[in-house]
Amino acid sequence: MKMSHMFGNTLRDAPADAEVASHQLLARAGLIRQLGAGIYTLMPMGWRAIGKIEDIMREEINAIGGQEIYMPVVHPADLWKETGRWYKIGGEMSRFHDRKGHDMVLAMTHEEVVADLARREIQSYKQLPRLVYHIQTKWRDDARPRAGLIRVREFTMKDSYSLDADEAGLDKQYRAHYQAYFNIFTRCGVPAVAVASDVGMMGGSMAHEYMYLTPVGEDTLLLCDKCGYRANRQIALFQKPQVQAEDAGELQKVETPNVATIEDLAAFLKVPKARTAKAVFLMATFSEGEREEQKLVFSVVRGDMDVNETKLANALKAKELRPAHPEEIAAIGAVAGYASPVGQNGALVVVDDLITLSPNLVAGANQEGYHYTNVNYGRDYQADIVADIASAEEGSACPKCGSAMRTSRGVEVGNIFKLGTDYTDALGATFLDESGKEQTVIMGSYGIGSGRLLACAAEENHDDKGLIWPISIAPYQVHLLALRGGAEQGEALYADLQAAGLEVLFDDRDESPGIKFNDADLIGLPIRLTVSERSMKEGGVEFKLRHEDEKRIVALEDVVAQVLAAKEALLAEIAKKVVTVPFEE
RNA sequence: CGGGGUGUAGCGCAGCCUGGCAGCGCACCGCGUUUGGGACGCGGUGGUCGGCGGUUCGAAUCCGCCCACCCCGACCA
Repeated sequence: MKMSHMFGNTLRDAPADAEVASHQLLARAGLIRQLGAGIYTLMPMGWRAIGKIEDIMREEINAIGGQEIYMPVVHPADLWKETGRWYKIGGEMSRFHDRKGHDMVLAMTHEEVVADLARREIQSYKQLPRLVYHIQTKWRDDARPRAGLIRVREFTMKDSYSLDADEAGLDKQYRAHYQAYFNIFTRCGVPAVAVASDVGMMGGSMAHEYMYLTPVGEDTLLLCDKCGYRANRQIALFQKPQVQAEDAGELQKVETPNVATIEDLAAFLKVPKARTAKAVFLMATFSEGEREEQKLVFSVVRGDMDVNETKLANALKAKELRPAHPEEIAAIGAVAGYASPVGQNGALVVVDDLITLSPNLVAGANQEGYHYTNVNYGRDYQADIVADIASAEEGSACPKCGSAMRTSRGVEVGNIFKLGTDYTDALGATFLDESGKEQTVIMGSYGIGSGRLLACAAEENHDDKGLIWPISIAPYQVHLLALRGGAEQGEALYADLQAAGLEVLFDDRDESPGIKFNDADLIGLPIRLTVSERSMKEGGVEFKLRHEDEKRIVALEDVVAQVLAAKEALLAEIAKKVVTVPFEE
């Protein structure tokens, strides 16, 4: 590609609303342009890089038996009603009517379509296992898109779906993806770790998220450096602190004026926060088919901990949780700031399991300005549900080995789910096994967003001057600059390099050297060649790798061979990093 | 959805408080000089000042409503 012909420009200044490096650099280098919140155009070089990423995904998924198909982006809503997700999923899914008035949805994922295909196509165990995938547009009307391509509303995703006759088959395909995904991220220059995760709206029995660890990430992870335990905070387990057994004291009401927070309360009564109970009111939405029901939830954790809403929602099997409004709290007669589990009715009471072991806590008295001391679970109140609903945090004890965990931020670059028969049961996707018995097809689903992966690759591979593409996903492999007196050799070299099968961006513009060098650094192609009167006098063409400082002169007749060798060496370096990762649940 | 912020040329910004010709830098076009790390001179092009309404002789500027975008949170992959 000649830069004099390329659509789009580099920018000297990043758009003011771009804050993270990948967003700024992808915009400045001319790879992406924003159309709306979470909606981006991929410009020629951005689209090429995406193409490279998607080709890597194809290679890896084909290698584990995947067959590429293409499923529609518009679905009849009936399918989603059959699995129930039409009712379960909120505003994130966009719905509309076709001209006949039928409910339609914009695809946010494709489990329904695959399960539908399975019920139509699969009749016999002889047709299993199968693995299908596609690379296609998803629309998720996210409440808060952010950080350029990291979190968007429209994006392309590689999603694969495994179909199996039994659990063992699912496990095999799941593990195949587990490794294939590491291969993909490594080959794209993005280091990732797999963590146990919440199954969320997908449902199913097991899930891993692949996280690229970076401060710009929005997920919080808990990591144990000692034994390797890793989990998204949403579900991270931890060993609750040991509690000394005590005889239950007498329940007493004490005056505590103007202490509505745990901090104030602990300070006022001079007790550690761990000796208090924290009440958090949330409004839960439950859905059953088309019916929806809201219930106020009174959740209780120890004062030194926070309620984990994901754990709580899972314990409740609730569709949605949100903080309760003051009037909703008042409606059951609770007093905010002094709310008490004692004598509570009208709300669903969910208590963290640690609370049941912790004697003589301080809790609200449900009266403005008063608390109870010596509150004991069992004696003074009962819960509707006792479960682990507390959030792990920096320093929490690892659930496996007990050592202190640390937290890190991360971006989810991929996820894998064991879905089981949630979808195939709902749609009646069955087959006959060897004994002629009807069985339900078992599914798994596996996704990677290509644009987010591109952004993470940019986030990981850049310096203060610009991007530094891994050659595997670089829009072009070679950036050829023709400076003064080098136009003729440049043209010839451009032709020769391309004839040798290399992907070349040729800066043939009538610009000053400074602009060309700076643009080359900004765009960040791995191999840079500069040809000019000066380089010719020095014996040929200047050769430089983007990630190294060293420059050298290569004789004109050796350039193609040297570039080919450099390309192979760079590819080999990446290939060397692709290693087998032990499977961890 | 809650909190905060920003909308003025393709990009970055000033002007707004105190109403009176819509500006600056970069980019872009022409001519000339330059040419290995974001050159210089001269001359140009480009604007419903986010939108609608109001106040006023007069609104980018004051008032009201709306919209869009960004950040934090809620939420989500």
